[in-house]
Amino acid sequence: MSYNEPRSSEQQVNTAAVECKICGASAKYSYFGIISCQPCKMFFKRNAEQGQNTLQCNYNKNCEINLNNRHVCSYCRLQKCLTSGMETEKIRRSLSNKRKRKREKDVNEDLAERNSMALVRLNESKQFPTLNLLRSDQSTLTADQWNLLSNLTHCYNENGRTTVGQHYMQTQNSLPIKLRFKAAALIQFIQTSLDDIDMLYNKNQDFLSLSANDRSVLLHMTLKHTASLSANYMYHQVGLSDCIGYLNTLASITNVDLIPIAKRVAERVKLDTVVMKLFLATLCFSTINITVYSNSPPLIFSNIKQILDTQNKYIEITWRYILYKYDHEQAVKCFSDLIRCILAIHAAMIQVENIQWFESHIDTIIKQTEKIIIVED
Amino acid sequence: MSYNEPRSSEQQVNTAAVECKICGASAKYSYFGIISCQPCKMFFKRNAEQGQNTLQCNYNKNCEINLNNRHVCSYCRLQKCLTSGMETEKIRRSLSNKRKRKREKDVNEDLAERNSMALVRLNESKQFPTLNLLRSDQSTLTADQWNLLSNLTHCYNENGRTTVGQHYMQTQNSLPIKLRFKAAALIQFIQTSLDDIDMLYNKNQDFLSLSANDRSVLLHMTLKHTASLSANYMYHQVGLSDCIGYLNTLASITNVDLIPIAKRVAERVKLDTVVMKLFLATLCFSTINITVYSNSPPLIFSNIKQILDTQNKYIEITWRYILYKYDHEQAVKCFSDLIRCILAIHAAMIQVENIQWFESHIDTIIKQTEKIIIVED
DNA sequence: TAACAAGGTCACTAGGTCAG
DNA sequence: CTGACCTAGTGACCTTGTTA
Ligand SMILES: [Zn+2]
Ligand SMILES: [Zn+2]
Ligand SMILES: [Zn+2]
Ligand SMILES: [Zn+2]
Repeated sequence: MSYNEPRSSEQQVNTAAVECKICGASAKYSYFGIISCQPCKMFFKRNAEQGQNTLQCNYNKNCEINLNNRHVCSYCRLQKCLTSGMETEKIRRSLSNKRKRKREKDVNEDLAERNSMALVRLNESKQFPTLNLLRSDQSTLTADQWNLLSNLTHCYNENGRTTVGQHYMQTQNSLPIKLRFKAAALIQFIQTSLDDIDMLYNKNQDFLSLSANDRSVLLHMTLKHTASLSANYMYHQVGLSDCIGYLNTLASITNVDLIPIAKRVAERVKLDTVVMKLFLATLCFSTINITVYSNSPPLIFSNIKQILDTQNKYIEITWRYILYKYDHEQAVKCFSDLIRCILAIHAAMIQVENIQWFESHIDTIIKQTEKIIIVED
Repeated sequence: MSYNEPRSSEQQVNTAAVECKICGASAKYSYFGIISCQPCKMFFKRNAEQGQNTLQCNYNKNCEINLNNRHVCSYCRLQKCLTSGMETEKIRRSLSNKRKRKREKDVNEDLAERNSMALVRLNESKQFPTLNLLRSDQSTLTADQWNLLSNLTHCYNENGRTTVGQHYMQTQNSLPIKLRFKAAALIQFIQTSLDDIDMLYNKNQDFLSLSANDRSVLLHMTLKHTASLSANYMYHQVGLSDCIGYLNTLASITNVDLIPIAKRVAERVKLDTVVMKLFLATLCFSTINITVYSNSPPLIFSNIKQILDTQNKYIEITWRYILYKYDHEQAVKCFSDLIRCILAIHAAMIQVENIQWFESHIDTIIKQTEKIIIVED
């Protein structure tokens, strides 16, 4: 879904150039979600982030966009990009520092300037003492935060697991109804869908910079939750969560009480991908699973402050992002869904407490991930 | 063809300066369709629109144009521009004074301005400026929901514990610094401050309507969390959380790793009382504490759907209330504080896992509360 | 390996300013 | 009115990373 989304399965190798959905120029590949020409790709990349605030239409906000007039109204060009289906989420922040340096300098100067302006105004007029609190400086992400957000959302690539999920769905749907969602195959599938969660940890720089002990403790505490949540996110995306057959088999291989909770997780997991990934990253730095296995290492952190600071940093980015992206009502709903999500995933974890095939597979993944991390050290 | 078409594919990077097609001056790039010098570009831009009507030739309309005499006859210069291939269509009407793109600074100032306006109106009429937009049917509470909200916030009366807290603070502050926050007294105080949490459960109609088994399981699962959170809320209100002496003694009677977490909880409980109470009520119906004591009852719910529905109901009221009360940014911050709160309280509970005086007191409260509930049955 | 889709660079071309 | 010099946006071409 994210980085590269080469031809979908039925589509053949692209030889014939088609039209750019934005301007009609000849186009060959899809960028940020839709078939578009290079120019429109670059335009979107450059303007998607801030353009929505800064661009203006000099006419009626309904300018037609074509190859020849696409330069005339940037506002309407951007609108067309968005309505045609280009997704901001697919833009990554710059990974190199060359340009960033310059930008950062500018931003800092800007901030300094803005701050001094704010001070002047405060001194001039005391009647709006809360002006600073409300200023939008606070509510936008800094360049560093955009970078971190980009890294967090892209280091955890869900393409693999989504493909596995789609394949499973196709296989099941091609079977006669009676034969769908057999227990053994479902267990196998669920286990597979949990597998690549190690990425979430071993590609996260903040996680890698923790002490070996803390990484190990966090893995033991959180991996069951993160793996389950991200698997359920995928189940929802491929439509598995809605299959009665799936829920029935799930009840038989786990616990009938898990079903309402699984439904609940599925309902709440309809979050935007970016928010979900930020949330998964936050969970990695949370001390949530307090079940103590007798054979697990002692759950004592060597530097708990570092963990809390990271968690805090991620939550701040999450809310700044939500603030940036959504309007009032959507934002509040999004956050309450996150809270429901935390509570639901906790509830689910209790119900699977004694399911051997699940717990032992999680254990295996934890051990494998620990090995990978040690090797990478 | 259009705006910028740098070097066509076969054309190499332009290094050698060529001649302006109009005046023969050295030129490097093409403007409005033909290779021309800057001056001729500017001339065309300025005169193409009106010049054809206003300019006149004082000679024979066939003046030669070169680098030296190009100023002499504007009429013929413009004619040469047109006949050489400059296109009026490539001039973009700039709409004179209107800035094409708002600068970021301007946007921020606009926002600040809007915010300050909002403040004015808030003071005038206690209403949000965007009231109409936001007051969709979805975002307001129904009469039933207002009732429930009122019940939830009033059944759990914090006056008692706040008084105890204030009394403790006064006592401590009247002592010499060296004698403040002695361990034994602090333990006593903390235990007392946990005591009246039973109200949260046994005055809640939704809780009382659960089966005896489910009430018992929920008590065991959640009481430690709710009691700690509500105690810490009070500590924050009376100013205890900010006392260095308190934090130092707390470290000595619990665990030094608890301190950063305790600070974190204190930072995040700066929530409005209503939200905090709704959140505490929500926690009562959450399956969060999965530590299994050997002597505790089996953690199996008889009707998990009822519990989840209640939790859901409370969260919905919470977000509707937040939506009703706060503006966009405040609302999002409030919710992210709630999430931080959940994670922080979890983290804190791990740190106190083996603190005897705490765990055993919690056990006592659980048993007492169970008794009260049975008597009320 | 080839196809695809992210990222980046910099030559190029609009528009604007201000001293002359 | 002119033109030297400026900013900012554009897109052809390139590099890098991922997947089939
Ligand atoms: Zn296009
Ligand atoms: Zn327009
Ligand atoms: Zn010329
Ligand atoms: Zn003439």
